Amino acid sequence: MAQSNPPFMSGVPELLLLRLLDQNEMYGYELVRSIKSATGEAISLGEGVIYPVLHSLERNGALKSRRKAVGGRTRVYYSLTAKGRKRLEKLRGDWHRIQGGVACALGSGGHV
Amino acid sequence: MAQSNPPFMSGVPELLLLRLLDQNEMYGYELVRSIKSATGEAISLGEGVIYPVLHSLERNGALKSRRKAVGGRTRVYYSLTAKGRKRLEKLRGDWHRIQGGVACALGSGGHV
DNA sequence: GACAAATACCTAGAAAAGCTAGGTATAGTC
DNA sequence: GACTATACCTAGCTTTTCTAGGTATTTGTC
Repeated sequence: MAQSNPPFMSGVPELLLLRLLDQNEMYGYELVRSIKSATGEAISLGEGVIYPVLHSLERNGALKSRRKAVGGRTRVYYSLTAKGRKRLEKLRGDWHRIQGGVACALGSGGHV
Repeated sequence: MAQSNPPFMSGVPELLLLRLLDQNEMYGYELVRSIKSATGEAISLGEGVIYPVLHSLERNGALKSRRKAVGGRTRVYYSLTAKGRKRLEKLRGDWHRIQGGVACALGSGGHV
């Protein structure tokens, strides 16, 4: 029952997380809502998407985390490592290339 | 050994094929080269990607094909059906939404 | 006090789709 | 005869997203 959301999403969760965490240290539950607002409500990712990506990025060394008790609740805050920033720059470049290529193909000779 | 190419490619082959075939009737081998030039060399898809997508789109009713002998060789030309045009419009919309969302997230508060 | 909702975390499993790496056959050129 | 370009095809791996669950604590309401 995967892929009920449209295509074009591969790599996007990872890119968005890295991008947001490059700006502010944040925790998972917060990121779920941040993604919605940061993308102008265009993209919405559930917790079931966020957490696994977060864990895999941390395993990979792109993120580091620290637990923090806030108001009796425990939150896990994530932030970028140097490796994560490098990864972000790579993904940003890939995104621009693909995005440019598609824009090029969609535009040319189009709705003439 | 998959995914040696970067992310952000999900749905892209289908979108590009539909887009190109909406402009001209074409055959597989031709499409491989057309994609490269139509995307300004930004995106390159091998025959192993193109043919399966072509077949699945035809099975799905988005494309129709006809065999044509040219210079002793047989080519399979594909063109869009009404369903294919509808599919193209849907994908185009999805693409714009995702692309807009990512652009929004990448841009805001960025390299200020 | 009981109850619901919001907060905050997590995992399992399925499904899809792209990519690499092969393979076949014909036409034309040296 | 050999090699390249043309033109088609399939198998199988891999990755990643998504849905659909589940747990526990805090807060607010009746």
